[in-house]
Amino acid sequence: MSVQTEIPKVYSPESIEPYWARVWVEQKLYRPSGDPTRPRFSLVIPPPNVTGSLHIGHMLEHTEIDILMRWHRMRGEDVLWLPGTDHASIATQMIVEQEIGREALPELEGRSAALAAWRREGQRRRLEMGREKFLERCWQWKEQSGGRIRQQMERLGASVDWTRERFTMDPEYSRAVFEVFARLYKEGLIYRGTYIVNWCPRCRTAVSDLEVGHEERAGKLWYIRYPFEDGGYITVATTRPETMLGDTAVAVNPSDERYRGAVGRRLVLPLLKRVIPVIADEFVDPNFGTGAVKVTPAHDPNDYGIAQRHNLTKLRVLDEEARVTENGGPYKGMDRYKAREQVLDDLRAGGLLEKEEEYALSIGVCSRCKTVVEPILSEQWFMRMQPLAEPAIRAVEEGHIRIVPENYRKIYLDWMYSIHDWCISRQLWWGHRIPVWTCGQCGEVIISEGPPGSCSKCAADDLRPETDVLDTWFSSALWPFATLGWPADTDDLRRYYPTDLMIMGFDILFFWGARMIMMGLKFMNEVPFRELYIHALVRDAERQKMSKTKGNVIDPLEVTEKYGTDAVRFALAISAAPGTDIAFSNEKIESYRAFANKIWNAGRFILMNLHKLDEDARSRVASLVGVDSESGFGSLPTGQTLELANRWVFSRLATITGEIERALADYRFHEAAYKIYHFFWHEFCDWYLEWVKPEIARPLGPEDSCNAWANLLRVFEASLHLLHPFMPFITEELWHRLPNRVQEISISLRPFALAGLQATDPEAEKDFASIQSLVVAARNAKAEAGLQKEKVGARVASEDAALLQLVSIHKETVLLLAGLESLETVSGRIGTGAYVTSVFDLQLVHEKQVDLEAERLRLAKERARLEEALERVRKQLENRNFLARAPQDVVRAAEERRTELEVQFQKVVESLERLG
RNA sequence: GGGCGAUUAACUCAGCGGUAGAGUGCUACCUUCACACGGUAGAAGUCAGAGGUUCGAGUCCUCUAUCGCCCACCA
Repeated sequence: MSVQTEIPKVYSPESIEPYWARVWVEQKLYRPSGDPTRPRFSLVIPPPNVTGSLHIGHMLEHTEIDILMRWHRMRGEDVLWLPGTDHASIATQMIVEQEIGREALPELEGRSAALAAWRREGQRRRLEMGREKFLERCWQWKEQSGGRIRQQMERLGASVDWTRERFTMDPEYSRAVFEVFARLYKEGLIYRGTYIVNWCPRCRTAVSDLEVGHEERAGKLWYIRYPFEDGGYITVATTRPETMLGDTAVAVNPSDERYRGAVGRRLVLPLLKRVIPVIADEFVDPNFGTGAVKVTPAHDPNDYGIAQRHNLTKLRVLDEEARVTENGGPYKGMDRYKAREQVLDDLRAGGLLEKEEEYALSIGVCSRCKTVVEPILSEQWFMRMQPLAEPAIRAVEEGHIRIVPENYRKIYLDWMYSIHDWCISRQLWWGHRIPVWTCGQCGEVIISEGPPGSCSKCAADDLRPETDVLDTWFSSALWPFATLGWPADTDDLRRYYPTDLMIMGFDILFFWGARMIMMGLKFMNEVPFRELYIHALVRDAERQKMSKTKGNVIDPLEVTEKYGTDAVRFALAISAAPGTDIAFSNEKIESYRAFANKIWNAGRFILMNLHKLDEDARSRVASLVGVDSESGFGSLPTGQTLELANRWVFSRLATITGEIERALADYRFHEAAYKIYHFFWHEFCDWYLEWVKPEIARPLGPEDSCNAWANLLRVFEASLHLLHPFMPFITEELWHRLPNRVQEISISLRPFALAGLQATDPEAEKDFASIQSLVVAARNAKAEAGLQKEKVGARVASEDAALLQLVSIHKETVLLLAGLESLETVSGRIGTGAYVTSVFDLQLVHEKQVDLEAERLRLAKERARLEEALERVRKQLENRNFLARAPQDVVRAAEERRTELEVQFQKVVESLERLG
């Protein structure tokens, strides 16, 4: 059996990732310990909607969360990540309708037309099949979609506690929803009333202000004459002539001289011949249009306000599907746009249309279906927000919740300052039914979780249930405490509330984030989370938003299968700079698949050589590395004199461990990922592994210390630990292949940082850098001389005796890394043809003719560069203000730099002169 | 109408007060026994423009230009 066949050369994630994903779930690895002696860290997932499967944005969100969860867990904290899903009332209902429609009309072609047709047909069939049957279909859909979401999360490696999975329509959760509704109603914070709401004629439900998007559209401003009863006319300007059918007044500004005599007079509304008054109201802007406004109280929020002040009739002229009602007389039954055309035609015919102007207007559209919403007077349920907002504002202002990045704090506060009441009822079926019955006899409103037998006031049994459901965000606002068992006083609630962190996209900050804060403070008397991190949006390579219609979506399942979860996770993490959207592409993922492959091969190399050792040597190495499963993977070696490469690598490890922890604490995922990437590839692989190669390639005798091997394994294992939160699968796999780790449970339960790792070793870093620069110079000189593949000898000269000694000590390593066959050290300088740096001259010894011209070119360029740099630093040092005001260490650094540059410059000049 | 963000190498992006960075791509060389999803070396940037603050500015301030996003009840 050869190790080479056992460990494939190319890493294939598909052969290990599903395995570990399953193991982690089956072993219930990520249930929190509940250990009260440990700090706890809790987070509830932003529950994905059960509308389908997860998209790449979820994957980013879950990757970020998982990185933090794994990191905290490895730090020994009692970590809870609670998973679950949201019923997503309106979104799911639409999808299910669409599905039903698709079944009925399967043969349609053309995506958007088909969607529209399916939805129409689905809605029709929903009404046909009735509430109960439709809800059955919704539950079926929920099971399917929820299962798919769970599968995807498992495949992603999300380290959640599945035993605590929740759904917003679970019976226990629904109890919490009822409880909240009942309490808020009792306190008068929920009320029923008839107001102007945003109505989507397609979805046939009211929607909240947040669910309305604004779009710029080219429109027209029409000037219409309204004749006075007793002669003359007044001209009003409107963008919506069809609403004149519902006009009950015309308003002007009280200070408007032009209309002084008009106020109080009566007009005859064109077309319908209704008599309406001219009234004066401060709201009217005399500078807009004609300064006279038609007032349609039932279909415009401003007009509604005017109507309230003046006690005007509120006449509804558009129905639930935006067709004209019987109040519209001859226009009854017409669609709103058809009615507009007809009204304009009739006005024109009557000579009442004075003129029309082009006008850009901002129009409200339903964020679900893009249908233009209609402001309609309608009876709905509302929540009073201001009393709830006040503590939520304070919580953020006083820092009980930290919002990151900080600019979202201001956005949050601005929105909260001007919050208005929330329309919480929806004319939908899928969701939490509003728990209210109204007595048909006495009108008593009864709040009850189930059907009450009879009226609590008059004992009548004519009780009419509320058929509306609650806005989906009503229930999700309770998520952080309802998932932990509220209203019961559970252990989970006591231990894990308030949660430590919430991560979400900016798009739901108001929908969800703000409302969770308000509800948490209201019902728990404590914030729902201590920090709120707003993550970026994932866009395509051209920075376009991903959308199915544009066809530029990256499907997480697809790329995961193609490149491996680890690669996708890493690509997301390293792109996730706070506050900046992510331009994502397959190429990006490919480069981190290469990284995974690099890690794999480093492991393969180490393991292959380890297995080449004889049994005895291997077990001695193993015993040095240790088995300790509690504090884990060993600790820094003690009691041995470390060789330079080890001092250096442990020093670097200490540095980046600190840097990564600091970056993660600040949600700088990109920085943390980059640090470990760079360390692993360009320090550990490029330098350390190359350096120790000869040592580990040789067989060990009984008298060998095995320290080199043990140290290599320590560093490699420590690197895997640092990598684990980012790339859980490959690290888990490789780690289990290390000696003594086969029987262990999981790397994810081990400490993040190597024990005892704290001090850095500047001297080792400096010496190592010197050797590095010599090696690079030699490679460089060889490349320039066109001797890359040849083994040549070299002479290195320096005035620094310590440096020469260092070089002598590590001569073998330098020969190996630089590809030299011999190296001679010389005190002083070397003549013509040397490769010159600030600390040494390097000369290659070879037969080949030196290309003097190329060398002259290189040196001339170098001289120019040095001259420029020198000029800059000299100028700086000549500046008295700089010397006086800059910090001492900056001045000292500049001085050192000047000296260094001067030496370098001098050498280059001399070398150039020698070349002639 | 308010507010926010972006503008850095061919592309995608980091850096946010002290000598311009990465990944990809490109050029040359290398299939040397961990890795060609690799190695070595290299070319490539008046950090959008104009002012200002500072000893010193991609980095802070102001304005301008272009692009993008969010919020908003002016018919």
